[in-house]
Parts: sequence; structure tokens; C-alpha cells
Amino acid sequence: MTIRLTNTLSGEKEALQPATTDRLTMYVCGPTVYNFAHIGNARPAVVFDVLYRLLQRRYANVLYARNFTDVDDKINAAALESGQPIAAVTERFIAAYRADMAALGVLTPDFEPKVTEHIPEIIDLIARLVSRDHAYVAEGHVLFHVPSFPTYGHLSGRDRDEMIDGARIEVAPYKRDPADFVLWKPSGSELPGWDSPWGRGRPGWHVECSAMIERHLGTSIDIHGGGQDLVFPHHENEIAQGTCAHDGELYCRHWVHNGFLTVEGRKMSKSLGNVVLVRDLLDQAPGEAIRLALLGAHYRQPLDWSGRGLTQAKRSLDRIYGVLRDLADAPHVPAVPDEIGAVVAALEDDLNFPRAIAELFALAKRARQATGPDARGTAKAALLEAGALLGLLQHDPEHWFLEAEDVSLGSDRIQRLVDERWAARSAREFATADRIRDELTRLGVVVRDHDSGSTWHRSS
RNA sequence: GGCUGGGUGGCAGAGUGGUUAUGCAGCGGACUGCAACUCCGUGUACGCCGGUUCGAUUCCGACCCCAGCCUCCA
Repeated sequence: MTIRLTNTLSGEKEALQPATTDRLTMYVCGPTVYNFAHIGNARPAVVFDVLYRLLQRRYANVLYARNFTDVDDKINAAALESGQPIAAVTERFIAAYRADMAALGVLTPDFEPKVTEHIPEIIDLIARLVSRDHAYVAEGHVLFHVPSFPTYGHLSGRDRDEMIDGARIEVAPYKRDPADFVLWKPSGSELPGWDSPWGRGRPGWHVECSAMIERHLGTSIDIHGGGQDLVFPHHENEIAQGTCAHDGELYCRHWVHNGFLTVEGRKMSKSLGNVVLVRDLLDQAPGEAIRLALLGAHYRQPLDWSGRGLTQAKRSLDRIYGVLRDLADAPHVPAVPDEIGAVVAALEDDLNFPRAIAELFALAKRARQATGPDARGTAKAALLEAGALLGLLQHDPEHWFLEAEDVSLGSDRIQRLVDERWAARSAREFATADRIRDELTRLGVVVRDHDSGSTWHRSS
């Protein structure tokens, strides 16, 4: 009944309690748009998409914002390398990100703010921090003074005294404290920059999120999400600057972080050359199979991405879509809430994806065994409703089996072979029928006979 | 070195102080012209060592491994 989520602040599962009963605000850190989305970018998008769907079931008014970071030195470098204007680079990758996420069944958030469209808000936030002595100006930079916020380190469980300051990076000489971080930094004429009270420059890497949250969701939000790697320093810094800019008001009630993703057991990185792009994956498997594979592990657990896992996910979906295809003629009835209770309960218990999916399979099994129009209709409705909660099973079953189609072999030709085989089989010319089936098997097509004809689908 | 989170059956992956996770794969059977699909059946799995307990995979402690963060990576 109550949604429980692990709050990184306490390390424990806590009942979700929004500040106001009918309204819920959620912010998730989005991508820096200097490249195509990789599978690691897709994980939080999918994780928080399921949370978004669950929240929408329960709260009348859910406000979900996910940003695009379109000011960044990596973007500048990418633009320089490609010889394109910066805006062209960011627009291109924003469009690609949206397309990729849509293919994974990720709903569009209510807000998708961009840093470049919130410069005045950012400057305003920084100015407040300076005026309250939480930030200072030094050599054209504006820095947040970490010692001015005593609870710094709570989220990540770090003790300032135990951290070896500057152990791996040289501390800039103008910093009053080694932990101080940049809110604003100067831009030369060749870099993107905006006029500010501190000269022409651009925002630092943490302040944008706080400014965009304030603008779209308010000074205190219910849920803030992102990848585990953002806990420190990004979210720690957000809490510091956000809390100080709002006179100590609670910045965020629940911090939710998804676990990291490895590829074939190793960290995904450019240097290892194992970065898996979503767009490349979409050439190999339907987006829905990728989504199911991402939901295969609990969101807080590390997830190892492998071709094997993807194949398994696709086969699982083959099964369930097969059930739905068999239920194509079942009557349309509204879903009974109780029928999907187990799926909802699993998700409400700290987004237990594996358990929710196990319950989805249980629904599929029941649907498969249902007899009679009423039972079949109800079972089908439950399966679809539960699927919708997870962002799965929303395609037409026939479409699912055609989606993985190989362009080199059109479905027309396959259908012709299947028809020929059925004709031969009906005439009891089994040798011919088997020869055609062998041919189809070789082409990666599985035929299934029914009383009135054959259906087929691509094998994995 | 500090902080996180892990090590579960062939693989993936939940969960629990004593009773079936689930999926994929495998095996046996039913069905089928033969298959596929489906159905039925089928697996004494919980890193290592101690401790608590009537009983531990589940709690406590040590140990060994693995991954991540402490570097503008989701």
C-alpha cells in the first residue's frame, strides 16, 4: 500500500512521504549530451521510468524532471573535434537520446530542462550563495565554501577529516578549502559564456541541477534520483548549495540511486573499448528486450550487461507475446486491480523488479491456462495492465514477432514459404513440408502449426 | 587507505531463521505426421571459518574474493 524506497541518506528502506499528499516531485540527473547514449545511460532512464509509472498510479499530480546537460567541456571538445557548432552537437545528441529512450519504452518526463535555458536562474542562485557567505569569488571563479555547510558529507557517508584532500588531483591555489567546488568559471572568447556579475563565464558542474529543480519543482523536492556514481560529489554538492540557498530548508526527502552497470564483467569505458551504445543494441534486439534485460536485476544491484542476458530477455518476451497472441480473440474487459496486486506490491517494495517480473510470468501462466471468454479476457487485461506498469508488452503481438525482421529476407517471402509448407502439409506431402521447414529453420524462422494454419516467428 | 554494495542451483537473479522464487537452458512424459508451441513432472543452490540458536543460506564476528566511488563518468 505504501511505496517504500531505499533512501541513500539513511541507507534504509523508508516509506515514501511526499511533502504534500496529492503531489509528488521527482528529479533525475540526465545525460551530458556529447555522445550517443550507452547502455549505462539507459539504466537510470528505465529504472526511474518504472518508478514514474508506479507514482502516477498513486498520485494525482506527479511532476518529473530530467535534465539535459548541454554546457560541458566534453561537449566543447566534441564540437572542436567534429568542427561543428556546439549547439549542433548538443541538439543532435539530444534528439538521439530521446529517440533511443523512446525505443526502450521510456516515457517523456514532464520537464526536460536544458542548462543553456536556465542561465539566469543559475546566476541568481549563485548570487544568493555569495550574499550569504556560502560562496566567494576568486580569480574570476565563484566557489562554494564547503566548511560553511557543517553537514557536508552526510549523503555519501564521508567524513571530511578522513578524506585525503587533493590526494589525486591538484588543488587550485585560489581555493580557501580543498573541498570547495566551482559554481561559476570564466570563459575565454572561444568558449560558450554568459555575462554575469563575476564576468563572462559558464556554470560549474553541480549548480545547474539545483537551479533547474528550483525553477520547475520548487525549493524542496520529494525524490531525487541518479546513478550511484553521482552520490559523491555531485549530489553531495547539490545538497550543500541547495540547502544553503534556501535558508536550510530540506533540499530533498528521498535520495534514490541505481547501481552501476558492467559489460561482460568489466567496467564500461572508452579505454577498454567496450562502450555499448543503445542505438547499436537496437539493431540486434527490440528495445523492449533491452528494457527487460535492464530490469533483470534489482535497481540497486550492479548489473552485468551481456549478449547472453539480452537473448534470454528476448526469449522470455517471445513466450509472453506468444500467450498474448493466443489471446488475440479474447474479449476486451477492464483490468481487475486485484489481479495485478502482486506486481504492484513487488514494485512498491523498493522497486523489486525481479519479483515483479516473476509475478508477471505468473500472470502469463494463468492467462495461458485460462479457459472461457470471461477468464481469458480478464487474464489478458491483467497481463497487459501489469506489463504497462513495467513498460512492457505494449506492442501488438504480431508486431513483436515481426520486429526482429531481417531486412535481407522480407516477411512476404517467409509468409510465402510458410503458406507453401502448410499447403504441402495439408496434402500430407510431409517430405515437402519438412524440406520447407528446414529451409525456414536455416533462415532463422520457427514455424508453429495450429488447426487452421501456421504462424511463425524469428528465433533468437 | 577511506566509503558503498556484492559473492545463491548450468546461466541470470529474488528471497527467507525451519516449508516452491522466477526466467533461460537441460532431462523425462503428454500432445504432434515429425516438430514447434503448450501442458505435466524433474534440481537436497546458498564464498570460507568460527559463534548465537533446538535449527542459519538467512543473525553476529573474522577471513578470502568481486564490483563501484573517493578523478566534471549514469
